[in-house]
Amino acid sequence: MRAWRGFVTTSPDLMNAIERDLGAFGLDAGDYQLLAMLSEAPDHRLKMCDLAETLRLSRSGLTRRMDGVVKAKYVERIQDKDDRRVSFAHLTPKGYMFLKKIAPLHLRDVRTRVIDLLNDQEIKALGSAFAKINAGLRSPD
Amino acid sequence: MRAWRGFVTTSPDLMNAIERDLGAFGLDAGDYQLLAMLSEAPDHRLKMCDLAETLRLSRSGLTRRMDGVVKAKYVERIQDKDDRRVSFAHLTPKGYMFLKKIAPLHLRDVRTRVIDLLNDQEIKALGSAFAKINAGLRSPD
DNA sequence: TAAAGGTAGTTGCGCACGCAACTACCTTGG
DNA sequence: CCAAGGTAGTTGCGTGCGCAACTACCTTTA
Repeated sequence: MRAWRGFVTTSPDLMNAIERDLGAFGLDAGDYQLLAMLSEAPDHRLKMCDLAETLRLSRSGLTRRMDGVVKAKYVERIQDKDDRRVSFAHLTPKGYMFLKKIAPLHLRDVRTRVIDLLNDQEIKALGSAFAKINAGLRSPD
Repeated sequence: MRAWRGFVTTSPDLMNAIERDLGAFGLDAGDYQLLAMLSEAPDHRLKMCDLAETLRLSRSGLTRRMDGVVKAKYVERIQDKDDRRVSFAHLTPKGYMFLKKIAPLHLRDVRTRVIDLLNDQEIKALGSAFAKINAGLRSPD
C-alpha cells in the first residue's frame, strides 16, 4: 500500500521534473518519445497507427502531435504506395541529429533523478515489477 | 534502463486501467484522490491551497475540479472566519458515504492490477524506490 | 498607519488529449 | 464484380489542465 501511494504521488512529480528538464532543450516529453521511437525503428519510419499505440496516444492525438514535429522539420509524413490509407512518420536527418544531441542530456537527467538514487536490487525489482504489471494489463483485461 | 522503459510505458497504461475501473463507479481518478485526501484529513477538511499541493494540481486546476464534486454534493466550500482569503474543502456526509462505498472496490482493483502480481521483495523495493526518488525531487531541484 | 509586497482563490486563454463522426481506401463474401 | 464491412488518418467538439492576470485580503515596514 505504501508502494502504491508512493507510485501515485511520486510518478507525476517525476514526470513533471523530467518534462521540465526536456523543456530546456525546447521540446516536451511527448515529442521526445515520438522522436525516440522513430529513431529505433527500421528505416526511421513507422506506420502512424503503430506509432500511436507505442506512444499510448489515440489516432487523433498522434495526428495533432505530428503537426508539431512536422512543422519543426523533425519528422515528415510519407504516403504508402501499396495501401493508400496508411501514412508513415519518417524521422528527417535534422530530427535525427537533434535527437542524437539531446538524448544523452535527457538520459543524464533520468539517471540523476532515478537510476543513481537506487541500488541494483531496487532497479531490478522495478524492472520486473513493471513487466509483470504490464503483462497483467494485457492478458485478462 | 529497462526499469525506466517499463515505468514510462507501463504507468500510463496502468493509470488508464485504474481510471476505467473507477469510471464504473461514476468518477475519475482525480475526484477519487480529492475525496480520499479529504477523508484522511482532520475534520474532513483541508485548505484549498494544501489540497492542491497534495493532489499535484495548480490552484486553478483545483478550483475547476472542486466545481465538479461540489455540484455532486460530495464536497462543500467553507470560508475561513479568521483569514478571509482562505477557503476549505469539506467532505460532506454524502461524500464520505460514497467514498466508503467505493474505496474497497477501488483498492480491490489496485490489488488485482498491481499488488497481487508482485512478490514481497518487489513491493518493498517499489516503496523504497519511490521514497528515494521523491526525496531526490524535493531536496536539490 | 499608510504603502508595498505577499498570499488565496478565481477567471481568461491556450494546449493536448479522447471520442465520435467523417472520408478515403482496402477486403471479403455472395 | 459489387456491396457490406473493416481500417487509417483527419476533423469537430468537449474536457481537464497550467500559466498569467486579476481581486480580495493579510502582513510587514518605515
